[in-house]
Amino acid sequence: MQHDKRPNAGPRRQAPERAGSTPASAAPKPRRLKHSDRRTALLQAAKELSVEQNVTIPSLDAIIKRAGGSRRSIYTEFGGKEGLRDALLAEISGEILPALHEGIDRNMDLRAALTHFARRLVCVLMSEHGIGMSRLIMQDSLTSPSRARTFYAKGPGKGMKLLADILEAARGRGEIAVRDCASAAGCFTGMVRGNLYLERALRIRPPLSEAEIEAHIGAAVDIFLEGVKPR
Amino acid sequence: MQHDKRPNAGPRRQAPERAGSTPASAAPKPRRLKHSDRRTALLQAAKELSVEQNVTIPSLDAIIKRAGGSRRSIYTEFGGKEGLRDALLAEISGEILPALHEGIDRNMDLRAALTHFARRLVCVLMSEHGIGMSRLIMQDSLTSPSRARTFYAKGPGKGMKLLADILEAARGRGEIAVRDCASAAGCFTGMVRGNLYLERALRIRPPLSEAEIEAHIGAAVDIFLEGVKPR
DNA sequence: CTTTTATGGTACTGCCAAGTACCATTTCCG
DNA sequence: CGGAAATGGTACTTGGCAGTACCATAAAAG
Repeated sequence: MQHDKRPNAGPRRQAPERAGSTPASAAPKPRRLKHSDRRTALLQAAKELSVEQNVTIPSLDAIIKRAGGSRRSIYTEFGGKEGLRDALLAEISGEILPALHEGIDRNMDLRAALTHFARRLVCVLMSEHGIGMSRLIMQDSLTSPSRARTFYAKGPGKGMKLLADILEAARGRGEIAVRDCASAAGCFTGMVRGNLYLERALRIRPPLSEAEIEAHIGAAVDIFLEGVKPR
Repeated sequence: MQHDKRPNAGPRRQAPERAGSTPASAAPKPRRLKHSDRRTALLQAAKELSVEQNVTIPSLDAIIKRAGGSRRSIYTEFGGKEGLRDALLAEISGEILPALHEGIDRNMDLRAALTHFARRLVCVLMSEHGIGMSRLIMQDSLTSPSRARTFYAKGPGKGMKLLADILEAARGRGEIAVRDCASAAGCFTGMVRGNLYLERALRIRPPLSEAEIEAHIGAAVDIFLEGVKPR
């Protein structure tokens, strides 16, 4: 063992081929990246590993191998693994959570708004990306409650508030009759998730087809609207 | 380093206090456990660590420290870590999943059956135990899809089937009008989970009070029954 | 009481990953 | 062009954990 037994001695690798002053004719040599580019590359690699490839917690080695650069980059840029995961979650959140609320405002026709909302939710949540993200945040919520809070506020919490506002407006117009719009919003989003999310997360069922999605959200909207109709 | 440098030499610990023939007067000496008792103790320790203390993946050392016994016990009993996790999931499933379906049959009054079902679901799923179990299976589903399948079949899948049967019976009596009872069952369970499960899992909200639970499932049952009523 | 068997305890090995140090090289700036 | 600062690459250290080996002891068998 003991590898080498030279604690702080000279170079371990003596200048690998230094042919003069860097051959400018050798074209495809990947240039060194700038600060911001390196940050982007690292986050991209971490995202691919953790979300798209469903790796629970990617190792720094794996991230570096994919992104290039060195461990030093991670420490100067993010301050360590925890910092990287903070940045990673922020990145993912910022990327896919806004898609939840796109193109919805509280003046739309209620059925149209609910259908639109449901479609967004299903597409985001049931995708590989969405499931990976859920797994990520479920894990992190153990070690870093603040991270979970931030995530919730930016995504699900915001969506719930938006939906509650929509319901509130509809109630103001007399289209629905519910006691608590926030509670009703929770019921609706839950119904949209239904049992499908669990089945997807546990890999019980393959990705949903367009037709399946439309059938499901159509049924959910029908039940909900009929259920909250004034009588 | 190198600790000792005696690969296969004599004893590392020379007979710690052997006072004659074991003093029978020293009372609280924990006796050695039998096979089945050891198994139980190991599973119990693993359960406490993984579910109740929310440790994602307890180490064998941690399990041993809590349960007593030796690493050897785990290998002779479960064949290794994976075997232990198999047994752990089976143990937990067998313990809390039956509570999901207790005291429900398809001849009950529909509202009563739904309310009962919802109450069971909320109590099981929102408890610390339930959340810990969810986390466990979500993790394992990555490395062992078959484990996830087994779990689903014993718990959520069974519940869904039961609920679908109940709805089918009600439809036969003309109490409700839905196209697909299985889909409607998914909608109902989703509505019961609502947004509460996510809030609980991410520790956004403290455990629910009895009143909150009753209010929530009351609202969900009302919306659902009204939504599927024949018209 | 003696022999056999199985269990408890612990040391040890090997592996993997986080974090640190350092050199070589590249880029930036005067 | 020439030096300073930053970056890429790699080795190294440390720590945790799964898995294995082995001894001593407790229970069981004779």
